[in-house]
Amino acid sequence: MSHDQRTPIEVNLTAAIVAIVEDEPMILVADDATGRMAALPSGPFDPVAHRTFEIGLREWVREQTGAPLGYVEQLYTFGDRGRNAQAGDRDPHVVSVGYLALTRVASESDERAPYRGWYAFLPWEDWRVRKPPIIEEKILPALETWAARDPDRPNAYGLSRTERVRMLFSDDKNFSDENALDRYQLLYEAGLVEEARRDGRASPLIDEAGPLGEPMRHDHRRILATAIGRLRAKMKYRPVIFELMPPAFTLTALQRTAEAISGRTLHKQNFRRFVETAAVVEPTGEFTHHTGGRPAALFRFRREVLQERPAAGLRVGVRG
Amino acid sequence: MSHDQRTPIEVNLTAAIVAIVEDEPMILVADDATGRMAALPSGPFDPVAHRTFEIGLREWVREQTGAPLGYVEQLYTFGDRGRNAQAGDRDPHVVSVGYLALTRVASESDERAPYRGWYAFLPWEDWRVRKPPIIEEKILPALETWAARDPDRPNAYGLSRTERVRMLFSDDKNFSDENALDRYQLLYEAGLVEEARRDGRASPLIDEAGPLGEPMRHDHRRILATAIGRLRAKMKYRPVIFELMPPAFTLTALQRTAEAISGRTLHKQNFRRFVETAAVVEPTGEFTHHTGGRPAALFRFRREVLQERPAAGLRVGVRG
DNA sequence: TCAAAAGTGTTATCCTTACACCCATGT
DNA sequence: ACATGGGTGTAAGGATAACACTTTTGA
Repeated sequence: MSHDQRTPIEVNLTAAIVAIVEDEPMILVADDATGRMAALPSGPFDPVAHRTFEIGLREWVREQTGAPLGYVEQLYTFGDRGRNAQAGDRDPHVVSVGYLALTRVASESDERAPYRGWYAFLPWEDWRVRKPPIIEEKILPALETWAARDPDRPNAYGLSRTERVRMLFSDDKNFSDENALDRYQLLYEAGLVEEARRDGRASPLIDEAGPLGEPMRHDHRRILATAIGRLRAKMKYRPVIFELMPPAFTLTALQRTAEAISGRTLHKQNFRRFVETAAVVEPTGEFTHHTGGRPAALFRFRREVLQERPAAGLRVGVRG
Repeated sequence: MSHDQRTPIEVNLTAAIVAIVEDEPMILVADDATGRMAALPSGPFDPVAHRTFEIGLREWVREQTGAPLGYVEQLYTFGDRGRNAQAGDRDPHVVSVGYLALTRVASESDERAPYRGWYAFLPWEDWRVRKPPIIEEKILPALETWAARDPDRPNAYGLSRTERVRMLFSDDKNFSDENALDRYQLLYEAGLVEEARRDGRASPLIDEAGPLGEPMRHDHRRILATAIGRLRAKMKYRPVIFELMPPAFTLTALQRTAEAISGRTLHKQNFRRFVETAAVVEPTGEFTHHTGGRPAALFRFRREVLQERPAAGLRVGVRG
C-alpha cells in the first residue's frame, strides 16, 4: 500500500555460472582481489543502465568474463542483514539476487577462465564414485553432537534436530539430490561451515572436524547450493541439460553430464531407453572414434520437443 | 566483484496471501486508497527494522490485515524498470520481491477481510466446471490475430508465436495447470491485458475483445499468476495443501481444495486411493454430518510424513 | 587378442487409469 | 422413499527397475 517510505538499498546480482568440463560440473569463480577466498561473479544492479535484471546480468558477465550466457534463471533473493558482513563493515543493506546460468565451454584448454569444480565447495554432494567419506568421518559425528545438545527443538516446520539430521544426511536410501540447499543450511545452522563464523554461529566442533568443503565469500556457497539443487530438480522436467552439451554428443557423454549434475551414477540401459522413448534426441548419423573402444553414435537435441512436450526432462531415478 | 558503486533502490515486498473459503481459492486484496483497482498487500522492506524479508513480511501483514501467516515462500524478484510506472511517475527504481503465503480463514462470515476469488483475475485458469468459455470466445481469436502478424518470430527459447499460442491455450489435452505465469505473460506480450497499456504495449484488440479478467495495480497480476503456478506445482510434491485446511477435514473437502487450486476436477477414487496409500492423512475417528448425505469421516494431516517422505504431495494427474 | 566402451532384450513388479456400483444418513 | 453425497473393488495397460550379454573398435 504505502510507497512513500523509501529505504535506499543496494541491489546486487550474483550468478552461479555452470559449465561441464570433462564430465565435471564447474562454476565460474571471480578473481577475488583479496585472493583469500573463492567468490561467485557478482555486480551491482544499476536500474538506470539496465532495464531488467537479466539484461544487467548478461552485460557485466560478458564484460568481466567474456562468457556469453545461454540459459539464465533467477534463483532466490537474499536479504539477510549481515549477509555481507565483513570485519569493520556495519550493516551494508545489500540485497542480492542470485542467478543460475548455463554455458558451454569450448574446451578446457583454450579457456583460462577460472572455472572450478563445484564439488570442491560441497563435497558431500558427490556420490558418483562412492558415498562421500566426509559424511561418515566428519559431518555425522559433528551433527550428532549438535543434535544431542537439543534433540527435540523443532524448526519452523516442526521437525526436530534429530529428524533433520537423519533426513538430510543419515538416510542414504532417501538421500535426495535436490536438497542441496537444505543440507548446506543445516550445516550452517549447526555452525559447521566457515561462513557461520562471521555470523557468530560457529560451533567449537568446526575446529575439531576441520573445514567441510572450501568456503566462499559472503553467502556465495549458499547461492551455489541453491543453484545445484535447482538445476538438479529442473533437469528432471525440462530439457535444460542440453544447454550444457555441445551440438553433437554421445549418449554416454549425456549420461555423464546428468550424473555430474545430479551427483549420482545412473543405470545405463534405462537411461538410454528413456532418452530414446522420450525422443528427446536424434542421431546425427555421425560417429566419434574418440571413445577408447567401439565408436559411439553422435546425437543432437531435438528442439521440436520444446513444443511437443515442454516437460521433457531426463530421468534420473535409477542408480547404475 | 565491485561493491563500490551503490545505486539506491527501494525494495518492497508483495504477497499473494491465499486462503480457501467454501472451496474457492481466495487472495487477500489490499484496500487500495484510490479504490480503482485491486492490489496485493505490499509494503517496503526496511532493513533497519527487520533482519530478513520474511520477518518484515510477516510483521506488516499482521499489522495491516490481522492475518497470521502460516507457510511463506519467496516467489520471484521483479526488477523491471517501469513496473510501477503510473501516470506522472518516472522511473521509480523499485525492486519488488514477490511472496506466496498460505493461511487459514476461520470461517467466511466472521472475516470481513477483503478476500477475493483468484479466478476473477485469471478466469482462463479455472477449468473445474468446464473449459473457460473466455478462451474460445476472446483469447484465441485475439491471440491468433496477434500471432498471424508475425507467426514465425521466435522468442528467447526459439519458439514461434504460433507455437506458443498452441502450447499454452489451444492444446486442451496438454493444458498444464502449472503454466499460469506463462499464459499471463503471453497475454501481456500480446498486449491483451489492461496492464500492458501502461507499458505502451496494448493491442487494439484489447478494445474489441474487452478485458480479459480483472486487472490489478502495478504488476500484481503477474505476481498472482506466479503464485498460482508455484502453488499448483508445489502441491504435487510437498504436503503444503494442509496449510490451507482446518485441523480436521473430510476427504471430499481435501479434494475440493486440491481442485480449487489446480483449477481442474479430479477422479474421486484415485484421489482417495492415493491419499490413503501415501498415508498422508489419518482418520480422527470423528464424523461430520454436515454433508447433505451420508456422514463423512474426518481426517487429519499426518505430520509424521514430513520426516517419512518429505516429498509427499497430492496426485493431481487424473481428471474426474 | 584383449581391453574398453558401445549398444541391446527380456521379465517381474508396481503404478496409473478407468470402469460402476453399494452405503448411510437427513428430509 | 428418495435425494445426496460418502465410500469401495477390480482389472487392463503401461511405465519402471532389475537382470547380463553381445558388438565393435583401437592398441
